[in-house]
Parts: sequence; structure tokens; C-alpha cells
Amino acid sequence: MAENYSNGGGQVGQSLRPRCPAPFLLKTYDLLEEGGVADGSGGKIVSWNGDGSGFIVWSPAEFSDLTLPRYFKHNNFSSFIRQLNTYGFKKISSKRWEFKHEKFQRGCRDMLVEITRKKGEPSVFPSYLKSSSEENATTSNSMEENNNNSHQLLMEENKNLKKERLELQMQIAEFKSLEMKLLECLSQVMDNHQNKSRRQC
Amino acid sequence: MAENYSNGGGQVGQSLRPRCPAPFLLKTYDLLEEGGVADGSGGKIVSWNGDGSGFIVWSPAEFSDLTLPRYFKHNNFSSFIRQLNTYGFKKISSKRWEFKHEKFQRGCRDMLVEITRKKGEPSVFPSYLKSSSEENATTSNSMEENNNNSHQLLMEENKNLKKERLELQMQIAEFKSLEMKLLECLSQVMDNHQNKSRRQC
DNA sequence: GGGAATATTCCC
DNA sequence: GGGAATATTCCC
Repeated sequence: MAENYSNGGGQVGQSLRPRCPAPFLLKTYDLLEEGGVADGSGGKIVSWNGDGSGFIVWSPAEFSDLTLPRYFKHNNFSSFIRQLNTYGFKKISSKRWEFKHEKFQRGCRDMLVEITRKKGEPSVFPSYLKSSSEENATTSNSMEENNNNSHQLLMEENKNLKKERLELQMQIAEFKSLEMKLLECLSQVMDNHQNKSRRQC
Repeated sequence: MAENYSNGGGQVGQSLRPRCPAPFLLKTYDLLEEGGVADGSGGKIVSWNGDGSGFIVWSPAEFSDLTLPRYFKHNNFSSFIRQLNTYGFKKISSKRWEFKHEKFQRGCRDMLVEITRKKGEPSVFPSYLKSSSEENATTSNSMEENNNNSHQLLMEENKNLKKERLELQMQIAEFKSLEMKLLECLSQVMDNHQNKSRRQC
């Protein structure tokens, strides 16, 4: 299963431009590039449209059953559509499943990074309460910066230690279960052995 | 694949008591009831604890690989833990993966409906503006003091983590040597066994 | 442990 | 098509 579509990480919750397109976009792009993939009888399941400005799902049923689960954690056509809508794609034909997004074009995988989710602003709070977050640390003096820096490092180390701890704990759990199995195995072999010896007498 | 854990529907977004427990809770309950399910060699992977007031994941590795994907759309132990935390479960042993929730008890599937997600109130302030420790508004007027304090705490935590790591590593070393001994013992017993059998012929 | 982003589901 | 809940991931 293709699960190498992580977002690269590093800037969760920031409003900076991400280095990587959303996994959903990459997967959708790639499943189109995978291209020729055909159903059992040679017909295309999904493909770019003529000029590569959009794509067409020729067979939603096969697309759901065969294509979706290879890229996503589901096989529901509606969930796929929901994602398309979330990212601002438009259905451009009432006759067939054809979708477009200005920044989603054949040959332009690099442009995907321009596509963003339509975020349903929590809307409870007026936007002026949201700080823009960039450009607010511009004038810290050196000591603060220093503090901040070592603080940063400590947090980093801390985080890594916790990750390591989890891994070690899991290793230990495995050892415990392995030990149990070995002991059982041993006792079985010995039982077996004893039985045979007894039969010999 | 068991996908019959829909929430019954009808009241999305309402704050009324739902008729059905969250799918996550039902699945977790059911995978425990499925009960006896064992790994390849008869050891339990996961089970209720002694009095049914909580449950224990005996083998995180097998639990992730074998159990999780049969109930969820993933095989990550951490995602499972994340959900437990979301629903307010507590890890009640530092020595093993044992979790409890007041309303999650053996034989009380009906009580699951009482368990709700902790909803992260859509707080007005971005999280990075929140200071990490509780009760820091007391009187630490100077921000420096505050900095110092959290720095202190971080260092303390760091130290403890390293100590813990050492202990875990030592435990692992012991397990390794134990494993070796067991394997040797096993092979000896089997050799011995085989010799006798041969002499018999 | 938990905040927050993305993914999936469910419903209007 | 989209709002909103739950699920999964990623990060602190």
C-alpha cells in the first residue's frame, strides 16, 4: 500500500506555505499518472481529460472498488468527492464525473502546492482576533534569543527522548511475549520428551 | 471487515445524548469481548484486566499488526492511544499498557454511551501563545522568572527521561541474555531428545 | 497527553 | 456542495 504521502511535517498549524502539497492531492495526481490502468476489459477507469486541464472518472464503481483503496483508507466514491470539494475542485459536466481545479493540471505536479483546503473558519471569532503569527519575533534581544534557543534544543531533545522511550517500551513488551512463547515451547518439548521416555520403560 | 459501527445517525452536531456510543468505543469493547483471540502461539494479545475494570495490551506489536486493522483503518499503536486519550482513558500502570475509563467496564457495553470525547474548546488563543504549565498566572510577574521556571522543569524532565532510558536499556539487555539462555536450553533439550530417539533405533 | 491538521463519514 | 462529527496523522 502506498503510504508515502506524508506532508513532510515541520509546520503544523502555521500559516506559512507548506513545502509539500496535501497528501490527498498527490495521491489523486499520482493515480492519474499511473494512467493507463484499465479495468478487466481494457476500458479506462479514470484519466486526464483531453487537454489535461481536469480529469474524468469513467467508471465510478470500478474506481471505488479498485482504485480508491490503493491510495486511500476507504472505497467510497462520496468520500473522494467530499475531498475534491474541500480542495475547491469543480464538477464541470452534468453528464459525467469530470472535475477541474485551476491548479490541478497534467504535467504540473509542482503546482499542487498552490492548492489549499477551503477552511471552514470557526467563525465564532472575528478574524481580527487572529494574529497573523509571522513577523512577531523580529526584535528580540540577544539574551532572550539565547534563552529561546536553548529552550528549543531542550524541547527537541525531550521530544526525542520520549519517542525513544516509547520504542524501548514496545521492544520490552515484545521480549516479554517472546519469553512467554519460548517458555511454553520449552515446557512442551520437555513434556513430549518425558512421555516418550516413559513409554520406553 | 467489521464496518457496522455507524453512530446510528439522526443527530449529528446536536448536543443531545447520542443513542449510540462512538464507534471507537464499540470497536474497542468488541475487540476485547472477542476475547480469547491469541497470537500464533497461544499468548493473549489484549484482554480485560482481572476485575474487568480496564484492559491490557499484552503485545503492542501483535496488537498493531493483527488486531487494529481488523477494527480500524490503520495499524498504528499511537493512533489507538490518541483515541483512548481523546475519550478520557487513563494509562494506569507504568509497567504495562493498561488503560481504564470509569465507564468502560467488562459486561457493561450499555455504559459506553456515557463516554464522550473531550472536546478541545475552540480556544480564542492560538496554542503557541499558551504557556505550558498550569498555575503560572500566580505571581510570576517577570517573564524571565517564568522562562527560568519552565527551563528548570524541562531540564528536570530531561534528566528523568535519560535515567528512564538507561533503565529500559538495561532491562532490554537482560531480556536479550535471557532469550539466549532459553534458546540454548531449548536446543539442548531437543538435541538430547533426538539422541535418545536415535539410540532407540 | 494533547493541539491541530488532514481524512473519512454522515447528514442536510 | 458543504457543515460538522469522528478518525487518523503529525507534531509539540
